[in-house]
Amino acid sequence: MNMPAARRPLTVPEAVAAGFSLDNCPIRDVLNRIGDKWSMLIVVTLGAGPCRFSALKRALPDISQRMLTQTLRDLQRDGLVARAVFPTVPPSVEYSLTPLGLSLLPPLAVLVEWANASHDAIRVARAGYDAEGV
Amino acid sequence: MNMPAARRPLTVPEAVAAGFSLDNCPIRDVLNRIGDKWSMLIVVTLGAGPCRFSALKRALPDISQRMLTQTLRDLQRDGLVARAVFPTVPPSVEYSLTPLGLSLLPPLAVLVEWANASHDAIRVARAGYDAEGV
DNA sequence: CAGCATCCCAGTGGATACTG
DNA sequence: CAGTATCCACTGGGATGCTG
Repeated sequence: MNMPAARRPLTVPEAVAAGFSLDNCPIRDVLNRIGDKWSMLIVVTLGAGPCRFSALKRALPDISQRMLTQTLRDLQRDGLVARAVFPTVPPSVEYSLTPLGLSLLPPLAVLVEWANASHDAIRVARAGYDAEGV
Repeated sequence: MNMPAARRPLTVPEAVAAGFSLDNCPIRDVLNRIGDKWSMLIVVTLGAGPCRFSALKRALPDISQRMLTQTLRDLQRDGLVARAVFPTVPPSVEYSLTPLGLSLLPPLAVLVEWANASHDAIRVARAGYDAEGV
């Protein structure tokens, strides 16, 4: 007998075929977060271990504290990052990945590998495309 | 002797540690494309097979032709999508994935699986976070 | 059919200054 | 230290209308 298709993770074509191309879908949701400028950089940075606010700011040299705070809040809201406040003076706050956040690292690593492996090809393609335009 | 680390694909922490957090890096580049609203949807749609412009528009119900054209051009520029013009009357244009574009499908599928598997957890986390705010 | 051109709005993200 | 508050510029992206 065939398994009920809806109970296992959808493959890419299946997801599209099933009408998940709109924003009712997990993929869009996840892609939005992955796509923003800082989320994944923060996730991989925290992947190396828990980190305090100021340490994160140092690790991400060109992020503004506004975006750091905001992105951290978003990640926390999505359950990817945990925030621990130690009521010392001055206050210290430590951020870390939750189990859910940790589980994102492997898929992300796959993507990063592809990015590294394909970057040269992409640059060549761009150069060729742009050259034609002249 | 130890291998020169720079010659193999970087892992996520390595990439960050190596100072690739800025925009000199492949990852940013790829994440930008992945993050935009339509690129990946088009890629997975073309993953099912070559497709004409109007067919793509039908497959992606809520995309505007402006964004379809533009995203297609970007993907073509990056060497992920090929554009074949058949000089018939009226003209027909077929889009398809290049080998490079095809090679992106598996990494993407991994991410989609994660998205499907984690979506519920994310929704729960959000609900919990938002509830506290009350 | 497969686009390009134009206009316009909303959201994203940067800079800066201030606070518990 | 770890934020919040304001202001502002840029651009992604939608709507519409025209063309080879």
